[in-house]
Amino acid sequence: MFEDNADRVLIRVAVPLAFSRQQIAYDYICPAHWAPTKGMLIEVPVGKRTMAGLVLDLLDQSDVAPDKLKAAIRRYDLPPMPDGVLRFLDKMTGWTLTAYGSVLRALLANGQYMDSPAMRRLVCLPEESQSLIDEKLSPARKKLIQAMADLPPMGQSDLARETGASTSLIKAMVDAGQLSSYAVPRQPALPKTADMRTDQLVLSDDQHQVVDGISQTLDHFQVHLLDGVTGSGKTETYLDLVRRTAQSGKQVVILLPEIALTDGWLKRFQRWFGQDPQIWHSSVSPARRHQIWQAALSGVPMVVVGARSALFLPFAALGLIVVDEEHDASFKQEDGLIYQARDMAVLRGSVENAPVLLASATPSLESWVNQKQARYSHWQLPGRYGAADLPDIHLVDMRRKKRDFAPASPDSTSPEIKPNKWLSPAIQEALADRLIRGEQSLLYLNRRGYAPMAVCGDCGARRSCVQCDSLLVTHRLAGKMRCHQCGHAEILTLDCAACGAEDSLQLVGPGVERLADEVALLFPEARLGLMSSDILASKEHAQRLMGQMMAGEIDILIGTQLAAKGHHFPALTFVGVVDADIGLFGGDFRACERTYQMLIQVAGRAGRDKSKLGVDERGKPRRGLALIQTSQPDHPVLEALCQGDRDRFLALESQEREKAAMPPFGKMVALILTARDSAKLSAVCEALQATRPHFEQTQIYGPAVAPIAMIRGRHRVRFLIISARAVALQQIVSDWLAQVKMPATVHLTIDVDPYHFF
DNA sequence: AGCACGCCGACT
DNA sequence: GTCGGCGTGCTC
Repeated sequence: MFEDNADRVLIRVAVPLAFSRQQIAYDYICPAHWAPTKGMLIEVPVGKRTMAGLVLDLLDQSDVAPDKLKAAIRRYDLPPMPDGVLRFLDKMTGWTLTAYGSVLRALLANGQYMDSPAMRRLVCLPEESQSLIDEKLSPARKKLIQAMADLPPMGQSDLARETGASTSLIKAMVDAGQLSSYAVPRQPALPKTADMRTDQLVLSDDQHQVVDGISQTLDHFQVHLLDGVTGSGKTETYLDLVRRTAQSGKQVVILLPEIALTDGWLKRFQRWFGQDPQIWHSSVSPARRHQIWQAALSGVPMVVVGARSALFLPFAALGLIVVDEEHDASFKQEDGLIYQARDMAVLRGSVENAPVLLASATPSLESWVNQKQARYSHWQLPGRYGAADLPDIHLVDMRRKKRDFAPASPDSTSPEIKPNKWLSPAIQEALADRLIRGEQSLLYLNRRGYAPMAVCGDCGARRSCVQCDSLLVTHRLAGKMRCHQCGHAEILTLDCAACGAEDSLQLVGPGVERLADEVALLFPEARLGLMSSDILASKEHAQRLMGQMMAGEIDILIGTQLAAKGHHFPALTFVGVVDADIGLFGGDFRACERTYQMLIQVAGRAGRDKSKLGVDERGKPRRGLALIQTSQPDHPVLEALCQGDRDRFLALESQEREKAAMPPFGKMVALILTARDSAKLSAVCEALQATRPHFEQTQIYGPAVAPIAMIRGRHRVRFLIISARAVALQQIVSDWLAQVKMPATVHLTIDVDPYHFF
């Protein structure tokens, strides 16, 4: 067909478009002298646009009609994507059941880093400038040459500003050879890992033992769980392994939860190694990211630290992956590409044959079970603070105490808020005690805003979102009522939208804002800090609050979440968990685990610093205190926590999961279908029902109307598929879906190993 | 995902 | 009469 075009070849190219789970590539023709190979990056036309594509194959012939075949536009001057990256692409696509093009898009970063990094031309004096002075030159030119004698090379416009010469004169002199110019990258070069300082990092014997053990296996894939409380030196331990790997000429990537990539972490790296790592982050300049991306693909030895997205860098010589705070739920990406970065890190390690290090003080149940079943090796760093140094943890039984408080029924919204409402006398007493002693307290309540519900006292209608089925949360500080589902916000009003009654809405239940009001009423003299994910949108805010906490400028910190992991609050001696029931008994099987992680992270923070706190009246070292308000004081999880017995908790909880065949003992896939048109949605559900597969050890639940049945004006329905661990669940699901054709108006999201169940 | 084509309501 | 709403289909 192309016999008269012997210099052209057919190639199959994957394009970063997310439109199909099936078709992953298009065919193109390209000049033979490009010598296309698998993995080569080229630019291709797709419809009206052009984009970066990935050569998957060389073809002898194509099924596509010849007149439809388009020519590739150009090849990028880059090394081909390494095999490890291609395998990662395949495996991740298969695991997450997302379109190949979606994962490819993450990997190609919209093609924005493919061309050569922008260069800057610097102007300087030529070697023979001395002899030029004697030549016949205009006064302006001689003046410029003299002025440049004391100046470093610089860009044309900078030079013009410094010397008063015009840019046209400079340009003319460069053209005439009277000045030299050369190109430099716009960013300073990446530091060479070979120059990492090695003398600063001094390890303890325990740390040495772990480093020695793990470094036996640094040349192949193996997952290591590095387990140790805050302060046990986990970071230093893995950093030493990072250094060894980097200095051997390999690349290293360290994944951290966004919130943990603080100045503190970077300063530690800088202190030990005398240089900075490559930071991969949305706030890093595009020019620098460009440089890092290309260096990764070129196999330049480097240490990259970043959030989830750093996992998609095209490393050609990956030697080690570290996931710090591996239990952190923020590694689960929920929007756009849905994946669990910790699991994908393990996947990437396996296809690159590189070791993976998971570090945490509160390991995820998944990692814990993998370690128990010897899939992961387990390294424990004894803490400077043993179990005996954990705070005293006590439960406050809210059932008996209930009558001491106002009932949890609708209450007045008038400005006077009755104190003694959400906080038990025990917590109040503890707070008062810390205030007297000048120590700090933390109150934890995982509910943003002022009140989670607004009910009309006249007609009983609850204020809910116009485009979702969820309740509007009152945010008094912002003067808004917000839908936490879709972000829809209305001006705060107490008039009922349903019956029109004025000032009739009653606010039910506490959020952190309301809790802060109560604390302010109880302790008007206390300095309060409010740490809520919606108030603290920016990392800077969170860090400022942490700074105030460290400096002792806050007496009582009230928060929905624990920002700034790894901070030591020397004067923090009391933690109150306002409602442990919220986390424990939802429909979410991971809720217990999150409660345990939060409590241990918080507990590890209370009364840690013995030097400052000294001893109590009886000469005993003062211990921190944690009080947990619950209506389920017999719950084994809470019992295990009270005993400060982390391992027993993990054992109990994994038994529970195994009994219930829940992850990590079972596999789970959620299908979420949404559509504006409910009839179309039902039609798809019926088609899915009709083709529903039947396999051993596999159950399909649904279609259920999702608990929040409508979001942003779209109807939602969900299927949940649960199977035993050994079942090839992804295969079953993709075979099933292949039988049902989706109308364009029905949107399907597949969440493998879902974390959210609303 | 974009982008165009195409078929029905309110307007310069 | 048209402008423009978004449902539908296509991209080598």
